[in-house]
Amino acid sequence: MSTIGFAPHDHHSCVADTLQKADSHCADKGLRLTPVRRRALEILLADHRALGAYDLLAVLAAEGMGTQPPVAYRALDFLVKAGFAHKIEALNAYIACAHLGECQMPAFLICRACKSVAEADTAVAKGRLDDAAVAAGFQIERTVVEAEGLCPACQDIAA
Amino acid sequence: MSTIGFAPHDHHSCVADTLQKADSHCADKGLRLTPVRRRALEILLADHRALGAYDLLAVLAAEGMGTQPPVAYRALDFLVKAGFAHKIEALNAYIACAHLGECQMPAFLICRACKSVAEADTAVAKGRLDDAAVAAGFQIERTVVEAEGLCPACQDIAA
DNA sequence: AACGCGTATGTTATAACATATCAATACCTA
DNA sequence: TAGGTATTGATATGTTATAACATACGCGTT
Repeated sequence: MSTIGFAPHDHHSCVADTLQKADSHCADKGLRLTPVRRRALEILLADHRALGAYDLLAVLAAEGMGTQPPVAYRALDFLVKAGFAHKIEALNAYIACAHLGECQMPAFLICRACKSVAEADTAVAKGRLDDAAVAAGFQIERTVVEAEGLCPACQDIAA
Repeated sequence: MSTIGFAPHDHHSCVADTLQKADSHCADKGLRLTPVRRRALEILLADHRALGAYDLLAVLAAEGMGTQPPVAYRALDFLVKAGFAHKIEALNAYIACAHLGECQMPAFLICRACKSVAEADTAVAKGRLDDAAVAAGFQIERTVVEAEGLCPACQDIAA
C-alpha cells in the first residue's frame, strides 16, 4: 500500500496526474522532459520514498538508459530545478514533489525506519524563520526543513 | 535571537567560555573531553563557519593529532552527540554550537558566499512543524531547519 | 544540403564525504 | 591487578557528487 502523508491514496492516478502536470508545465515553460528525465520522475513517483542517486541510476541502468553517475545526477538536477523533485538533505536522497511546481518552501517528515517521506505543504516554518532572517539582515534564497522520526505504521511495529 | 555569525562579538572570550562550559558539562555527565575532541571543538569555534570533516582533519593532521578520516569523524560524532556541535546537512559540514548544550532544535542561516552560519535560538519553526507532525501521527526525533542565502556583508559586496 | 548554435548525452576519471573492521592501548572500578 | 569499557590507531572500503571533455541531436539560417 502506497501512502502519501502516511495515508493510503489512489496511487495509479496520482502518478498519472503528476506526469501529465509535468508534461504541460514543461510545455508552458519551454523545458524538455526527455525520456531519461521523464523515466526518472516516474521512478521517483513509484514509491513516495526518498531514493539515492545511485538507486535511481541502478534502475535506469537496468533499462538501458545510461550507466554512469552523471546520468542520474543530470536528471535529478533537472527535476529539482523544475520543481518536480526535492532533495532530502538529511538523507542525501531525492523524492518526487507531491504538489508539482507549487512548492516554495517544502517541509518533510521522514520516517527513519521505512524511509517514507511526507511532504507538508509549505509555510510550515516560514513565518518564524523569516523573522529570524530579517532580524539578522539575512536574505533567504532556499530553505531546508526536515524532521526525522517514526511514522504511524513504524510506531506500531515498534510497540 | 543570537546572530553570532553576522555580528561582531568578543570572540576570544566566546571561545574560552564555550570550552569552559564544555569542560564542566563533561565533568557533570561523565563524558571525556579528550585532547583530540577538545582541539576539534576549538577548531570549530575558531570561525563561526561550517567546516567539512576533511577540513577539520587537515588541521588536526598538521598538529600531529591523527591523519585518517575516522579521527575527524569520531571527534565530530562525539561533539554532535554531546550537543557541542551541529551538522549542517545542506553543506555536509559541521559547526560549533552557539549555546552549548541547550539546543533542542537549532535552526541555521547559512551564507552561500562566505559560508558563515548564524544559529537562531531554537523553536524558530517548532510550533508549526509540530502541528504538521501531530496531524500526520508522526513522532519527531530530530529536526533540520536550514536557510541558505546571503548574509548582510555579502549582500553589500554583491551590490 | 551545409553550417552554426544550443541543449542534452556519453564516457572517463576523480573529488568529497563517510563508515567497517580489527588490533592495540588507556581508563576506570571492583 | 584483573576484567570490562571507551578510546585510539591503522587499513581498507563504501557512498555520494562533480569535473572535464567528447559526441550526438534538434533547429533555424544560408
